Amino acid sequence: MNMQDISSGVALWRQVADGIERGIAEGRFTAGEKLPGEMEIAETYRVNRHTVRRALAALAERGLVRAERGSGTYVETARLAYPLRSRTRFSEIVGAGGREPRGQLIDASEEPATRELAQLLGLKTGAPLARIEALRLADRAPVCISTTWLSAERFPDAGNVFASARSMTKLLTHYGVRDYRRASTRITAAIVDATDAARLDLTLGRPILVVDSTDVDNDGQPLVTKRSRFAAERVEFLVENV
Amino acid sequence: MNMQDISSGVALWRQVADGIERGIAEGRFTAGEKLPGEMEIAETYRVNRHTVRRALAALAERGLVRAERGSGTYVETARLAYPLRSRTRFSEIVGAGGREPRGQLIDASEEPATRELAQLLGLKTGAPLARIEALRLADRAPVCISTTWLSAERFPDAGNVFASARSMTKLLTHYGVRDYRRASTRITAAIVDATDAARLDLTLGRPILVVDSTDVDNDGQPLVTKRSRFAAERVEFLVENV
DNA sequence: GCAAGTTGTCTATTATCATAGACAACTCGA
DNA sequence: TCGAGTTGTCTATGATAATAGACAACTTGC
Repeated sequence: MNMQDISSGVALWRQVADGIERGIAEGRFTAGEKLPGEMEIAETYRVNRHTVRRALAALAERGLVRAERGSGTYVETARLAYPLRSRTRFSEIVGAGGREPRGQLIDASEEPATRELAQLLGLKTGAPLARIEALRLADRAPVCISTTWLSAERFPDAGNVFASARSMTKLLTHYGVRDYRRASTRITAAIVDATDAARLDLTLGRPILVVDSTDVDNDGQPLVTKRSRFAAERVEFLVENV
Repeated sequence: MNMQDISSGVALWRQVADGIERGIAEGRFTAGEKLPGEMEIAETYRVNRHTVRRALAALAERGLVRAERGSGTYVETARLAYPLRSRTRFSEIVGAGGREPRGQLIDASEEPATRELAQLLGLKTGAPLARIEALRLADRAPVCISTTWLSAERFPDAGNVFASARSMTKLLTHYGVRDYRRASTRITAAIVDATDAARLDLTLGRPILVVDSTDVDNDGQPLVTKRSRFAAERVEFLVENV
């Protein structure tokens, strides 16, 4: 095979879409802002206008931009402002931003508590834990993946309950937990791994925010502990002094 | 446009090539080792054999693998063993590995010395510096990009000299520097940025090794200072105790 | 109202991607 | 020497990507 003419293997429209998305992620285009016209984008990337339309269609499909006929194409997504306080509820935070929160079960299983998890949950090492892996979205945009651990004895069949409730708050309500609060939150950053990248619709190498948190009931009894991985470009944490 | 049928925008052969390359980078296939047959790879990725051949051709073009008719396809590249010692010459190190060193000027310009650069080079802040951006390859594989700064007064027209010499050693010889040695080396790691990724033929998000180094002449006088970004998967540094 | 500029939709053409099958050319071990 | 297994090359076909042009539908500002 003559390799002179080999291409990059990445479709042009995808390169354009990635470029625009990076522009949004890096803040060159902000929420509500009008993108350059299709013709102008086409000139910038030196591609046909139809190729640009394909790129924009892909972005619109994911809810990142919205086209208005006769007017222009606008950046749809603001970074989700995510306040960190003692009463932190994903669904409430997303809803407050006028967006529709969604939860989606990826996987549920049982596993014995490691020493670390046991300590966080106030259980003994080796105690049976339910492990729930869930994807959380705002409108159609994946925001974070969380791995949640909770006592399998106190919350039997938690995986199936979450699968139908699609919300950690509702799951806890199902077991009679009327209220709970955030006891601890720890934030770090990392590079997304391949699995999470696919689920969060991120390209490899993008940064993620890793949040380890534990929720307790009103008596201070640990209920659940989580490790959440947020698409850094779609969220900003607001630390509020309580 | 119906977005039901939108593809990933990344060609199948590219996905296969990336997969195999990752296998090499992560050590699942080591240098000299025979890859699975084209049919077997095709089954693994569930694609046509011709698609696999396209992927292998792309890898062969970059010198990562070598096909032997009737026998198999073999991993060609070992990681470049890069010893760090006081006499560190890219061309010598690559040549010692039986590979052909190449240098390629990307950009040359002049800029005033920042405080930091001035200190490294023993100059005053604001002194005119030549800034040379170069790509270095072993055979056809890009190994590193270095940004080199040196005094524009002591080395006038350094950019053009490098462009024809294609080697920092030859450039220095041109100005009468008979010998030089590495005075300091500092190594860190990072994620490749978009510009370097394209030049190093890396996918975004891959790790790079960042090496800041300063070379001095036999009198200990600083000559050049560099920041080199190595494709982490193509090189391994060997620190030698002197 | 109108003109300029925008997105939406249609047809058409060419190049590339991916699959499929067949067979040649070659290597290697039994 | 032979046969199994490998890569190399050819033809062929359908799907997808990308370009090109034209015009409709719509928004905005003058």
